[in-house]
Amino acid sequence: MKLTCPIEKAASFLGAKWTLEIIYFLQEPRRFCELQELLGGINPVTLTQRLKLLEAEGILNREVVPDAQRHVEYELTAKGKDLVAVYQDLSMWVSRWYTEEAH
Amino acid sequence: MKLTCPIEKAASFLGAKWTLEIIYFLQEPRRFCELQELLGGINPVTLTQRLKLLEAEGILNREVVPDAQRHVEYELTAKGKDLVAVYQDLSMWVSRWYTEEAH
DNA sequence: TTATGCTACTATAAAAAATATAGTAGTGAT
DNA sequence: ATCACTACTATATTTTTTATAGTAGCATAA
Repeated sequence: MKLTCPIEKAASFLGAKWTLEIIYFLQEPRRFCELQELLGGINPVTLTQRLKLLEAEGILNREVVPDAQRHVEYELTAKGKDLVAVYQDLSMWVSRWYTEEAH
Repeated sequence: MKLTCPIEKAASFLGAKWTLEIIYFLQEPRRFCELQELLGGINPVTLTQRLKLLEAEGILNREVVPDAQRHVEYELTAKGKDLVAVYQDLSMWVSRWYTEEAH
């Protein structure tokens, strides 16, 4: 695929399974196991892979928090947060077309 | 996954491979073979499957046009067109973050 | 100090999805 | 009659995702 169009550039990772939901749930910082629960059964292998991909794309940051029990937090970068606006539109689209019966 | 949140409802098909690009290119009605070319090498099996899925979701219509050489056109429904607005936002996000060098 | 639990993963094999490649069927033009 | 266009389907292979189990560090409880 020729990557001349901007949508196509983004589609390679935005169109991957789980990406949509991951970014959605990262509207607040989350831990790995939190994401696993929120996403309702995503495989840890897939989740790891997707988080690495989104980190590489500059959408999120992985941060090791050295508290009592050391843990890892994933949070959106500025670029990722800016993308959430798009999801808010998506959310409105869904409420327009899915909240009531037929359209 | 509990389907309580609107994004999750939509994510099952919006988050499938190629869906993003298909809807993008359907901003104008397209034929099967046109989509194949535009999408740059999507497998016809996958394309057929995705078009059926999006038709079932009410995002697009499949129409047989009985012209000289009978052909098929795929075009967005009102619901699908309404979704394009979301993609326009996505497009702006991409131009903000991808047109220039680092951010 | 052994056991148990939490967190963040990795390993492996199996299942599901996407792909490459070839082929079919209808129609029209040469 | 042959070739070309369109819209697919068939089949085998590759890639991706999944289920399931396990590892390793640290902390609290017994």
